[in-house]
Amino acid sequence: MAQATQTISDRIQQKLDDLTRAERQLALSILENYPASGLGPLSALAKDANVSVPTVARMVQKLGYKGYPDFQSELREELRAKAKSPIAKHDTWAEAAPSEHILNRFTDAVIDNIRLTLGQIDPVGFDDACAMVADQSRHLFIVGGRITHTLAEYFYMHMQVIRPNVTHVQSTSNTWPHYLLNAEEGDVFVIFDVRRYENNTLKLAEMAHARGAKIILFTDQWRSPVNHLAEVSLSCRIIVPSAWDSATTTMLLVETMISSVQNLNWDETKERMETLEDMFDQTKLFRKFT
Amino acid sequence: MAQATQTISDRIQQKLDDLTRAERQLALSILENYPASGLGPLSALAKDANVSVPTVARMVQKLGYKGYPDFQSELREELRAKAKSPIAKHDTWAEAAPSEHILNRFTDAVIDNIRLTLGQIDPVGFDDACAMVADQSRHLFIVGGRITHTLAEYFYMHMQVIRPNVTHVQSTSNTWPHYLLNAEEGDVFVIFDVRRYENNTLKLAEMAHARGAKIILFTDQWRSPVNHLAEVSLSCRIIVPSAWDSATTTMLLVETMISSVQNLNWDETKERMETLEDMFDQTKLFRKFT
DNA sequence: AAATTTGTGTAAAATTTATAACAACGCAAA
DNA sequence: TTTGCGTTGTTATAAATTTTACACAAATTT
Repeated sequence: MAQATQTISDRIQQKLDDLTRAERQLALSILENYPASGLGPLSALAKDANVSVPTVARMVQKLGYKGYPDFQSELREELRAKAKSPIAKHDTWAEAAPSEHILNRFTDAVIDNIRLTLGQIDPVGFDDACAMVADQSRHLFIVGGRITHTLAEYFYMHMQVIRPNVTHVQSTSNTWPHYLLNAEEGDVFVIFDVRRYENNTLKLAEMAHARGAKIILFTDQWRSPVNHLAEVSLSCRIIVPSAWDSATTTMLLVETMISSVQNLNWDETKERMETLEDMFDQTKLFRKFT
Repeated sequence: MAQATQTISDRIQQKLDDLTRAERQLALSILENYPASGLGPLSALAKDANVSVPTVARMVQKLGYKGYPDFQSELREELRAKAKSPIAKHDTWAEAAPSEHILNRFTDAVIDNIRLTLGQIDPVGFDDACAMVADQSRHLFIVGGRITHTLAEYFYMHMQVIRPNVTHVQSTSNTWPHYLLNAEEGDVFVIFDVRRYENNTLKLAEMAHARGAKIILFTDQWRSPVNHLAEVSLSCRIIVPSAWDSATTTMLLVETMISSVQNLNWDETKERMETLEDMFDQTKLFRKFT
């Protein structure tokens, strides 16, 4: 077989399915910061992965090495080869693919989007938005459009667990005016609107604004017209080498907001989350953290 | 703390003049294939440089390390830092916020997730998956679970435009067995399953597999049990500083696949998209984009 | 040229590290 | 519920590695 072309990382990946739970946990820990962690003492590796010392010894033997020192020796050999190879540039994300592969080009673009988006974000505005969303005395409406309704729903799904009084509204639906009847002054609308901006969404925003509700807007770099009505606008760069726009950066901000809001009313949410943890335990696929 | 910006390699070169003959001989040997040789046992290093064992021990102490293990540990730490690509080295993404702000912490974690996910991906498998999804002679089923159904829907929405014969199935729904009646050998199932893995999804996958369908799986780093039935498995790291898991990396891969599939049958899609544009223009749902 | 300092290697001690044997635990099937 | 198998962790043993102590050689100084 082509031993030379296969890295130890590949080998671990390949055998991942044959490993037991603890061994897989260890394997993933090794891959986490490869190859540094594998070059340390066995005991440190075991501690890092939260497994026992013999588990490490057993796994490396399962992978086909005579023992841990043998494993380390091969790891060093690989490092030597990598350092010597003329193309030691790791400026690609998917190292196994050429830099012009769509995986690398797309990821490059997304990272760029993230950097530019985060670079111009106003943390104070963001925190304000989170505080508003976390405020349980305000009813929370979440509004998505034709494309963005998946993001809206993702956000809604989490908010539903974190706090009460949340409503998901699809601006494309013709039932949304009904929801507005319930909106009161001080309520919060989280609105998603990216190009091409939807008339329905704008109308909805105008009416919500007229009723004295606060608007938090997730939009793109060109900014939806809703922008003018919004308390806080979060504009994300969405350009990728594709016929479509990217929602990844927006997703990042959404998830960050979820995390932040979760922390803000942790006391209330704690109980609900613990129930969720119990459900994890029931699957027995994961290890309990002590 | 004052993190030393200089590498150990720099440190050795800097002190090169203060070293004795044997020590210099050793130092140069270390630099010869750095850092691999320094990560092996002390005795091997000594033999390599043709110096005695204590010379090594003495030199590392002269360099300011407590002992050889300490030296190695720093070497590994350096390797860890180096592994993170230059782009990922940002300590603050939102420059206006402190590094411990959730915006920066969360983004850091997501970038790490992306880096590790892409680093382990098999481009050939990915391309195969794209080709299967693009193949219009196969019916395409898209399956999402309780949490992942938003991702599934996002994917579905785009596929619907790109090609015919696409069906969105929610594994949590009790109507999915009906869909399977239409599944034929060679059809393609794109399945989303992240922890905690859903029994419904697994059963669906088993039945689809039994009918001779190909399965493409989006899962997490621990891999859903569906993994064993899948033609191609794409496992994404989902760990973030939050009570929830992150779907951002998965979103990235989904969008990359959309882009790739789009390219593969651009000729057919072009027409469909133009038709869609016309329809939207007529409904005046969107604002004119100037 | 003798003495002293400095550098280097050999050998033994001490510590760390890896492996092997064993016991407990959890899970699955009967 | 019980039985049995596979997995995991604890303890003990063996091996290796690193450190220390010491002696010799070389270079420098007096």
